[in-house]
Amino acid sequence: MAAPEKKNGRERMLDRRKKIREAIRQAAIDEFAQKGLAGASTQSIAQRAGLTKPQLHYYISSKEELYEEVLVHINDLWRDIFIASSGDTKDPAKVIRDYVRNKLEFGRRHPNASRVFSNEVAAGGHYLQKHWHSARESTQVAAEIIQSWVDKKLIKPVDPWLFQMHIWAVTQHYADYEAQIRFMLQLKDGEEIDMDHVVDEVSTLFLRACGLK
Amino acid sequence: MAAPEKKNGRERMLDRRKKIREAIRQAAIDEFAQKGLAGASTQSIAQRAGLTKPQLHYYISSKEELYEEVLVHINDLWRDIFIASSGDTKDPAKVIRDYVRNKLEFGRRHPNASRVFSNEVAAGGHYLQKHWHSARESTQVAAEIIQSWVDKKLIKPVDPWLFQMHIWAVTQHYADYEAQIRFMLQLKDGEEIDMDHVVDEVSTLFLRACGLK
DNA sequence: AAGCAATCTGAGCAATCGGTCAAACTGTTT
DNA sequence: AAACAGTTTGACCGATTGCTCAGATTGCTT
Repeated sequence: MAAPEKKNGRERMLDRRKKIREAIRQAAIDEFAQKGLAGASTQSIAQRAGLTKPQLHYYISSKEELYEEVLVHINDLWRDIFIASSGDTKDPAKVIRDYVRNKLEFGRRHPNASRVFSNEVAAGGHYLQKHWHSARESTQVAAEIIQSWVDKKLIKPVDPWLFQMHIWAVTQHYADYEAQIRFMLQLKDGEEIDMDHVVDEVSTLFLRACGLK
Repeated sequence: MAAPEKKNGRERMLDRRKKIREAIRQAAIDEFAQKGLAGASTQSIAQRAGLTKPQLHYYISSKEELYEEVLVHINDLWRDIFIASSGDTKDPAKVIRDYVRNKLEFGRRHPNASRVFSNEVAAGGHYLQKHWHSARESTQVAAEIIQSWVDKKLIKPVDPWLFQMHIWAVTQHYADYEAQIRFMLQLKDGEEIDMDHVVDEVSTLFLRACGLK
């Protein structure tokens, strides 16, 4: 007996707490994505998470801190799909294609998180500055890789920083401006965006831009 | 006598009213750019415009209507660029280069307007839908021009809609995400972005992408 | 069953929200 | 000087904001 799958009280409590915190984070992401930091209300966040307002304030210390926590969480999610994360860097075309696909997929999977992050950056990124050093590292590595491709004449010369940013800009666009895309492509209400086509077109854009296609 | 430069009372009054309305619009753009529609307060807009809150409400009927008016105004500003860009369409490279430069310059000149517009589009563009038909026309024309270039084999084949949108995405990025750009390029506080270099790099990106460079 | 910490709740805080209103005040026309 | 439309003002509305707190309730441990 004494089955180990039978959790004791303390464990169950911590489990529950974790779930609630996760629900709060998700609710906050949705709310912040729609209303921004200033426009978001704790009332509404609580409601989305299935809590009362005082209950929410039992778990968080303030709206701003919740916002910051959310940003850090999103930042963590992102780190995994930076250019530098791809293993083999010998084949530029593969690296670029993979990065484009991963980033587009991420945007599709986490549209609200994507939007919160963008809005924060657009607003000046003041709440992120403490954590940007990690992002800096990733982009530094990526820039060095790109520069090495240029040096080895594997690709046409490009500004490694701007090149990265341009990929970021285009892929991010698909995550954040669905309304514009649907409008441009004249999609009906039920219709879905043909992401395979988009991945193709965006990959081709950047591959041609450095002479790989 | 009766010098015509001496305005009568009615004219002076209308002049004054116009100036105030303009101040309100500018104040609203700044506020909406920083806080979004939900986060913006009429109190704060009034302050920025040098007015009291009831005074502001004497000139506008509601926050939402002011927001809509601002969007229409920005939309109008934009149309001028589109029109100004399209001169001779015989030379794809020139058209693309000019458009990129104009769009980047516009973003530099009207960063807050640019941001308000982006935020609205990102939020779903509900307040813009009534006016999007005009934008649709512009993009339709542009798509036809691009397609004709492809047909005449002046450029490599591209999706004319996505190609437009990619240019929009990258140029818009420079307007809306200055914080990220400054961070990526490691600019000090006083330092300015080298826009000539950016124009070069972005133009090259899209020229190569359609085989023009 | 008693004890205890973790959690939840309704009531309520001062501050701000968008917006209104009557009354006072302007400058211009008669 | 009287009349007037156009404008400004302070006081104020009900609703909502972020947030607090004392006390009730819960679930686990002893």
